[in-house]
Amino acid sequence: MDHNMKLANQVCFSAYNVSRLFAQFYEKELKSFGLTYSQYLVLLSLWEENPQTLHSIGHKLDLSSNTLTPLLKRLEQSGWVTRQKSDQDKRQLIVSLTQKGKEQKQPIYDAISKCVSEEMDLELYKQTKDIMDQLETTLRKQLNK
Amino acid sequence: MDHNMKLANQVCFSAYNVSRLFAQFYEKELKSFGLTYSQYLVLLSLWEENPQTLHSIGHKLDLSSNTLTPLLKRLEQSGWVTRQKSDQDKRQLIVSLTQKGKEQKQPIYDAISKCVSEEMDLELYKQTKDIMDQLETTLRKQLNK
DNA sequence: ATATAATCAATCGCACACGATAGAAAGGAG
DNA sequence: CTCCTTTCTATCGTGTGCGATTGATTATAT
Repeated sequence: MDHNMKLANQVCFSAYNVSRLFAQFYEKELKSFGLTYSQYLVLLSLWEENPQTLHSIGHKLDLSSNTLTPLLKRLEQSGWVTRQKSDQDKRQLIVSLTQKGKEQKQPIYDAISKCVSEEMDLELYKQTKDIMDQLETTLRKQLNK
Repeated sequence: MDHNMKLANQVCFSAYNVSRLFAQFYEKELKSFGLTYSQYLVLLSLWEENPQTLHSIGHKLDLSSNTLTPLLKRLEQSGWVTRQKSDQDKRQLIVSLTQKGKEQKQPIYDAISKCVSEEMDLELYKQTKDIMDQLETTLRKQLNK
C-alpha cells in the first residue's frame, strides 16, 4: 500500500476513535442530566448566545435541519429549550433556553469540569487543539473544491 | 467558565468535526464503490487478515456486534464478504472476503490514494497521528476506571 | 456428569449524521 | 403585482454507534 495513504488511513481512524471516545467520556457525565453529547453542544452554543435561530446554531456546529430539527424537538420535549417561529421571518425557527436550560448551566459545568480536570493533560490538549484546527481547515478547503 | 474545561470542550469539538470531515472526505470517493466509511474500515481489516471472526474485527475497530452484525449483513448483501458460523465453535461468526472483495482492493486503494495525495500535508498528518494516539491512550485509560 | 459461569453473535431501542427532497416564506426583477 | 429565485425548516431514508438484553454455545468447577 502507498505509504501516504496508509498514514492518511491511520490519521482518519485515529480521529474516528478519539471522537467516539470523547463522546463516551462526556456522556458518562451528561447521562445524569439526560443529555447526549450533541445536545450538550447545542446548549453550549445557547449559553453563549440566547436565543438563536436553528440556522445560527447549525452554522456554529456545522449541522443542518435534518439533524437539528429532531434534536431540538427532543431538547424541547425534555424542557431545555422552546421552539417558535420568528414573527419577522416565518421561515426561521427561534430556539430559546427555558428556565431549566439557564439554571442547569452551572451544575453541568461543574460536573464536566470535575471529570475533565481528572483526565486532562493541559499541554497535550493545547497541542491537540492546534493540530486539529489546522487539519480541519485543510479538510474543509479540500471538501469545498 | 473554567479555562481548562473550555479547552477540553474545544478539543472534543475539534475531534468531532475532524472525524466527520474525514468521513465525508473518504465517502466522496467510496460512494462509487457503494461503500460507507465504516464498511471500508472493515474491508481494510480483512485485506490485512482474511478470514476473521466478527470478534476479531470488532477488537481492531473497537466495535461490537450491535454495530457490526447489521454492517456485515449489508456487506454480505452487496457481495463483499460471506458470513458463516465456525464449525469448531458455533458461537463465532467467520467473515471472509468474496472474490469481489479481494479484486476490488487495488481499485479502491487507487481511488483513495489519488484523492488523499491531493489533500495531504505529510508533516501535518504525522504530527496529528502522534498527538491523537497519545490522546486516545489517555482517554482509554480514563474511561476504563 | 451436571450445574454454573463465561463467551459469543444477534437483537432491540434510541439518537445521531447526512444526502436528498419537499414545502413554506421572503426577496428581487421586470 | 407577478413570476422566479433564494432561503429557510421539516421530512424521509439509510447507516451507523452504543447501552442493554437475549439466547445459544462452550468452558469450568465440583
